[in-house]
Amino acid sequence: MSKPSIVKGTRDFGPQQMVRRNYIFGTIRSVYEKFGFQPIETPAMENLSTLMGKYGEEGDQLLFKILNSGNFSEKIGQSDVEEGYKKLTTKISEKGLKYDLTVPFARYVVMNRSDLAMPFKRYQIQPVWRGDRPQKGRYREFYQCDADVVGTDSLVCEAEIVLMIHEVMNAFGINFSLKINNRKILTGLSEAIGAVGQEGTLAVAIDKLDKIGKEKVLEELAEKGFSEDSLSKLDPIFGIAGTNQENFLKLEELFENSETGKQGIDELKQVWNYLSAFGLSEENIELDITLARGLSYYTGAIFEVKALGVQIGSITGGGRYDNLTGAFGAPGLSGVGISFGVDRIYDVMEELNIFPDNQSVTTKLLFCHFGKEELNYALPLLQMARLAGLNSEVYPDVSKIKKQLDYADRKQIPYVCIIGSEEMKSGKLTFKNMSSGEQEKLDFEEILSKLR
RNA sequence: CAGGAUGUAGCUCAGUCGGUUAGAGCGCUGGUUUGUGGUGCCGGAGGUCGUGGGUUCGAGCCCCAUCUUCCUGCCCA
Repeated sequence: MSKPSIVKGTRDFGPQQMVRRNYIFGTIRSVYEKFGFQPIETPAMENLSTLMGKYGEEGDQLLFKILNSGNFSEKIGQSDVEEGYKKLTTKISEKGLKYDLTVPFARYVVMNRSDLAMPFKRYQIQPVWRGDRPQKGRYREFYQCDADVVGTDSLVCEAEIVLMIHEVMNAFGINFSLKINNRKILTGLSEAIGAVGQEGTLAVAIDKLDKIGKEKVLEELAEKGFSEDSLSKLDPIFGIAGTNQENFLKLEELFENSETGKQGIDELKQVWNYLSAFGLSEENIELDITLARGLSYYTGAIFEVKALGVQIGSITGGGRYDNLTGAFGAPGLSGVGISFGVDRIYDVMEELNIFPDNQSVTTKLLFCHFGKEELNYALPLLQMARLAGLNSEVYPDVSKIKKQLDYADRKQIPYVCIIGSEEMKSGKLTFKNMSSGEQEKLDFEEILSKLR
């Protein structure tokens, strides 16, 4: 008796939504393919050993774990229960829903590397699951559209990713800001201010710069144990707000004594060089040294795209990870990739009202009829229409013509063919245009040629 | 996980100070020439007011708990 409901943070998609979602998927897919990426898929679930420890502690907590089948309680005793849920979890669950597409991809690469042409460029469009608390633009099941290249550390890949982002966003008509940073710059920063190994804390704090301001950031860092000296050295970076070129210069000064930092700068400059070779103007690309991103596996470039004019999280993100496959026993494979968040792109386009009009998947021609005989008469014609490649259907029940036309109307079927005793006798069918209301008597051949 | 809102018909929402039989619009359904939809007119169905307790002569309204959804933070796509 209870009303049906749907799992928190998940959604159903109706026909109209699916048309739009497929449009988004299709656009992204065609751009990926244009850049030489090939599709793969991986299972919805992975072994927990594959997933755990790849996303940081917080990520581990957001993993959906799958209870072992059968009698999962067989092997646990009172002592296991007392040890707490974390240890217990490992005894009753060994699989989980995938949290992103990158880690399963890394697993795939390691398992198949002898068959892959390196560098391997793959794209992957699949749902992922996170046990997050839902809010605007955040769902527990959502699609990612990933494209990654592994087996090369060429910065051409980074540049091509930037190109693909532009192409996709322009196709959708979304105004966006694209921010780029490099993990090595963050590391260099911590070295430059004499807080080696603290780049994580540092990144988290300066990430909040535009939200809480310089004073609060310094306060937070002081609390976390950064010395006065370090903080004073940090000061110049707060002044960074010029053009990308100016910022590069400032950073180079700061990184006099940091090899890693210099390397980060060099990498980014190289990306910029490639982009200009591709002829991309750099209005939409911004160096943002406060960009940190939480996923712990990034080691080089970091990307983040936000839609302008809509209050929602990032709609695309990515970066380079030098050693992801190392966790699966194949060190030395560098990879870089991005992920478009379809669900957020959908929300953005919905909010900005920029979906193309008149997109629908529907029947072109409906056969309406007055009875059993007429229905039978319609079937061969229906088959002919379909052979001609026309989306067409017959109203399957014998019922009032009013109801049948109403059905056509609701489904926005543009043309109907009405068959009654008169039509069967003469062979001239009533062909009606639903939007204009006009109708005429035509041979079926004539109808087909009209619709073609 | 923290803070703030929310829940009344299929949907969007009214519902006064706690007071009789809980309303509207849209949608649905039937009729309005038994061969014509999308605009008109007439009728009809549909609600355990999120759930569970409590206060009261009396609760949609007040109190407590719980769940849902949404928003903000953190984090992310």
